Amino acid sequence: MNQLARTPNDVGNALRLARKKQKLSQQALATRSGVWQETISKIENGSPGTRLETIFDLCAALNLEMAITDRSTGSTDFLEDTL
Amino acid sequence: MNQLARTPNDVGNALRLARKKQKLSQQALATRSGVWQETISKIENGSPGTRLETIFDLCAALNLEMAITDRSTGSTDFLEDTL
DNA sequence: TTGCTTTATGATCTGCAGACCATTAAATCG
DNA sequence: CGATTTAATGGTCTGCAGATCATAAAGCAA
Repeated sequence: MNQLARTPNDVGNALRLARKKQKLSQQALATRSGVWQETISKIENGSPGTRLETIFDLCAALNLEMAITDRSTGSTDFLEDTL
Repeated sequence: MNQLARTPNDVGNALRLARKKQKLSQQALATRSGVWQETISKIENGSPGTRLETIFDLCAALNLEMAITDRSTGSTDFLEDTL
C-alpha cells in the first residue's frame, strides 16, 4: 500500500483503499479511530477542508503513515534530511 | 527530501525544511502559494487543525507531494494498488 | 548597537469541519 | 425479490482555521 496524494481526493481514495483491504466498514473504522462515520464518508469522497489531525487519526487507526517527498526526485530514502 | 509525518508537527517540519532549502521566506512562500504568512507560521509550528487543502497548496508551491503508505511494510513501490 | 528582514502573536470576523442526531440511498446477500 | 448491512445526505450547533491588519519578537547583518 503506497499511494501518491496531491489532492484531498487522493487522500480519500488511499484511506478507502486501506479500509477495504482491512475489511472494515466506515462504522468500524469510526469506532476505532474516534472519527464519525459521516465524517469518514465525506473524507473518502474528497472533502478538501478536512483537518490534518483527522487524517492522522484515521491513518493511525489504519496503520498508515504519511510521507512528504520531493516531487521531482521521487526519492525513497527516508529520514535523511537534517539541514 | 523525504520526511515521514505522523503528526501535524512532522508536517510542519517537513514544510519548513523544504522552504528553507529553497531559501524562501514565509512571506515569499505566502505569495506564491496563496496562503498567508501568519498561517504558514502556525502550520510550521504544528497547528493540528490545518486543513488538507492548505497543506496541498503549500506542497504544490514547494514542489512537494504526499504519499500514504503502510506503516509496517514501509514499501516504496508507488501506485501499484488497484483493489 | 542600530536597523532591516523574518517570524510569531494577537485581535476580529466569516465560513466551514466535525460532533451528533436522524434518515435516505445504495450495495450486498439469502 | 425483500431484508439487512453499509454508505451518503441533511440539519443544527460549537469551535476553530484562515483571511486580514497590526504589532511584537527574533534573527541577522553592517
